[in-house]
Amino acid sequence: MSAAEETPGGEDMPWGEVTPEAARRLLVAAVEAFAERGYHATTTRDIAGRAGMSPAALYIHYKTKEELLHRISRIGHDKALEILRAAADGEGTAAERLADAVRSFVRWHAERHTTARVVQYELDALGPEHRAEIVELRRESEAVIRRIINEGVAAGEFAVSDVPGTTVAVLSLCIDVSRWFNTQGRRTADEVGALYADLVLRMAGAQK
Amino acid sequence: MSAAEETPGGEDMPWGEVTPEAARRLLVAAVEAFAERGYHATTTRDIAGRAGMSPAALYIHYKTKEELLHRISRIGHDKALEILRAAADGEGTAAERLADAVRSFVRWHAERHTTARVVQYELDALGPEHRAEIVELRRESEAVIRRIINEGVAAGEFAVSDVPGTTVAVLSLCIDVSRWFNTQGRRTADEVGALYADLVLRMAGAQK
DNA sequence: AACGAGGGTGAGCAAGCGCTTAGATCTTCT
DNA sequence: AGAAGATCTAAGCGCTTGCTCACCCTCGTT
Repeated sequence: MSAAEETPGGEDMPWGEVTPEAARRLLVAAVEAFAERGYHATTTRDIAGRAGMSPAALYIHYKTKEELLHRISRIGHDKALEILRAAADGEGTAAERLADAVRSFVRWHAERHTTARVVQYELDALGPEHRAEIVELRRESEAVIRRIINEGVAAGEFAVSDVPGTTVAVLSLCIDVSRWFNTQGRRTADEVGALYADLVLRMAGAQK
Repeated sequence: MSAAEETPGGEDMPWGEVTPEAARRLLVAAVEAFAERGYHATTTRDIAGRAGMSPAALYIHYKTKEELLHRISRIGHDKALEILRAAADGEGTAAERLADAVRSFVRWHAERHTTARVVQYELDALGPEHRAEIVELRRESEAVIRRIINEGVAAGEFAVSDVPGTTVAVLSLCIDVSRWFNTQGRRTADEVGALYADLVLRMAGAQK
């Protein structure tokens, strides 16, 4: 194990798990480019250029441009699911856990909206088998939220007539944050997270 | 005025305002292609092929591929804004008008989700001046919703602490329907519209 | 019958695309 | 010291892209 595989500044930095440093630089460059222009409008020359490398260097670390997108999408979805599960498996009432899940999920989509935009909106650019893998992760995310809502209804905390429909709406609301949020806007990620947690509790009919 | 400018089957058919029939066929083909694959992944050959024409025919009716996207985006935004205004300027309490606006806005995004997907998610593919024109239309849509919510708060019908934030959330929720809705899903456009109208009233803190 | 105008086509141009290859350079291990 | 392997580059291949151009039809008008 070489020293290059360790992350010097901490172990949960954004793309710390991408191990050769050049591969990480390329991946970060790709995230920026995909978020700005979209996958299809981004050229491999642009990605390599942003990473300060020649176009050919990309193909030492990634087989294709699509593999680069897949890596980004996979890591991003893993992180998003981890965030949801942490909140869902925590302590407290269903209302507290739902608010927690929405707050942290929204905060991630706002703070890391560049990544989230790629992760959430470039799904169709993936090849069929990679796409299927990611779709499965999304189904799991949906299941996490649905479970909390179901538990809240069972406990009499929530008044929801259509649980699957409300689940879709909650996730949809959170995900779309990455589309409109921008860092120099008038709202911080924390503020949006707090507002959305409140709105979602209202949607679930939670009593104050 | 030639007979070709009249719409034989009715006057508010989907793309009735696009006047030479060949231009309309090309535009409809472009909407389908853009919605399926995205603007940048769609080739002019593909559009022309779907319309049953040669690649060169496209350039008789449209200067560039981007102009085609602009026409689609412009007409779509005009329609969306018209729908919102019709509900906002209607009769009834603020709650009734908000529910009406959300119901019809969501129904449009669900029924015409192919168009809506292009209209809502391909904005960045437009050139700077066309983009600015469309962004202005969106600001007007936002103003319509914000006005209803403000009126509801003033009338004591709603309990909303952050009006601009809630406005963004409501619009965001509606727009995102076009991303996940599909026609052979288990929900009809009407059902989603009704569910979302209810959810939005809850977000606004409207009393039953 | 001749005409001009506009919608349509087949062929193709210049540019840019994803990706490959041959070789230079640097690092690591014996 | 020297071989082996990993990393990166310059050059460029084959292909596709958005778009153009010379030409052909099909018209309503004269």
